[in-house]
Amino acid sequence: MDSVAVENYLKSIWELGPNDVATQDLAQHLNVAPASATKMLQRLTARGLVSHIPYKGASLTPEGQRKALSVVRRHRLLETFLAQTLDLGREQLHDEAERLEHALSADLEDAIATYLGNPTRDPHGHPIPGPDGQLPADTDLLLSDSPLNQRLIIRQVPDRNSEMLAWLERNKIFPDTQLELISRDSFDGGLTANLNGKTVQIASSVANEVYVSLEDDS
Amino acid sequence: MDSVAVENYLKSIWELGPNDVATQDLAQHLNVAPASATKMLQRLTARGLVSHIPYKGASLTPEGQRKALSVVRRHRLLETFLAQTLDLGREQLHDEAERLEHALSADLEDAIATYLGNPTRDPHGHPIPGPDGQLPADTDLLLSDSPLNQRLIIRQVPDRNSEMLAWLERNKIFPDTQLELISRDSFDGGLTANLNGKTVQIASSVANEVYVSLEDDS
DNA sequence: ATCTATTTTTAGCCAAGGCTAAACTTTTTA
DNA sequence: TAAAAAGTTTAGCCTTGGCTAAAAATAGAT
Repeated sequence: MDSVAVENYLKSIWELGPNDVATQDLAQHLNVAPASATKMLQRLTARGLVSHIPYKGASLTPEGQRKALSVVRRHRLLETFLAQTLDLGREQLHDEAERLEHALSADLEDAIATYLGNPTRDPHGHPIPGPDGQLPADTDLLLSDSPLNQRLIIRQVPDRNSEMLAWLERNKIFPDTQLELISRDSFDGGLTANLNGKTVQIASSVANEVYVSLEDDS
Repeated sequence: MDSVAVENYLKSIWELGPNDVATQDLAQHLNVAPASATKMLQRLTARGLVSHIPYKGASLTPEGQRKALSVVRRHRLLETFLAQTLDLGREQLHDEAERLEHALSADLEDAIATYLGNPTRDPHGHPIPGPDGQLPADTDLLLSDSPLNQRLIIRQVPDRNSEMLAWLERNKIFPDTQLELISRDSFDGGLTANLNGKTVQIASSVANEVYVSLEDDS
């Protein structure tokens, strides 16, 4: 069994990947000192889960990737399960799932997936990897890169930035919401959008974390 | 925050308590070497959670007891929650809760308790400590000590012995079942009971783990 | 192309929580 | 009541996963 620390390193490398993940970025993401990350990368490389080229960067081996996606699957299933049964807010979900994901047995994972009807998206719209470690193809478009004057449907919002998530909630921007971009500030990338008749300003930092699709082809 | 190991030691001492818990019993309960238990008892004593008198035994301080009951509360709430939402069998519940209990935040604990309507018993019939660390008074009678020829209602079955639990399930002995004792073997304490018309032999090892009440005064 | 700033790694330290082997108490038995 | 057995603690070791400070490598600026 992998320790909580190992699972978190693998998940973080996956989130920052896929290639040449920098020691410093990884350390920051995990809230540890860079030297700690280096040491763990060496251990994970020795275990065949990571390939780390000194001074260059780290990436997951197929085995490491499989394990990382398993953690992500558990995380997203838990978020979906907690949202459904306990009716928690989208902002609370992440932190709770973050802790529980490491304590979920394969049996319970299966039971939850079955109970939920094998969902393919979590409440933030993130795709849920399959039990085999396959990630469904994701064709969603970054809101920053989306065309103006066209019906868009929100697909994914961030899960770890709870201030941003709270702002999005307040403005009723979450998966399945419709919106249309009206203009884009050519300088800072800020967007003006129409949301159910209301006009909203969306900062580029936000637009860089939100994904949409053009059609309702869930 | 207490580590998983610390929480497990406190819970085990509580389960084996209340007084003079032997190092060996504790070690066995936790599947560690006696020397490891001694060392941990010293650390817990230094932290004010346990009072350990060398060569005599260990017991919980009020602070340690509070923490132990908090773990027990989380465990039993989780068992109840999993039984209710996922419809898991009574035998699976314990192991799952055993892992998850250490990863449950106070917020999620509250949310689950509220969702369940603040239950006072888990699916095995064990009383659930309150959020303040109070254990409801438990007047249930050990089946081994119960009178013959009287309507009894099963109140509590064990949760960690899954073979015994499976036997009880097979014989339809679980909380709220009615039964009546017909005779008691004066030598080995084995019981003969009437369960909905069927006659069942109950070994004394089982009868020592099952609690009943005389009236239906839940 | 060289010097400087940044990033990364190494070296050495620490605490938690395991283990075994040996020493010491306590209890039991003869 | 003394010797043996059982239980407990101490001593010393190990791994994991952190840390800081110093050394080394890479990238950027002049």
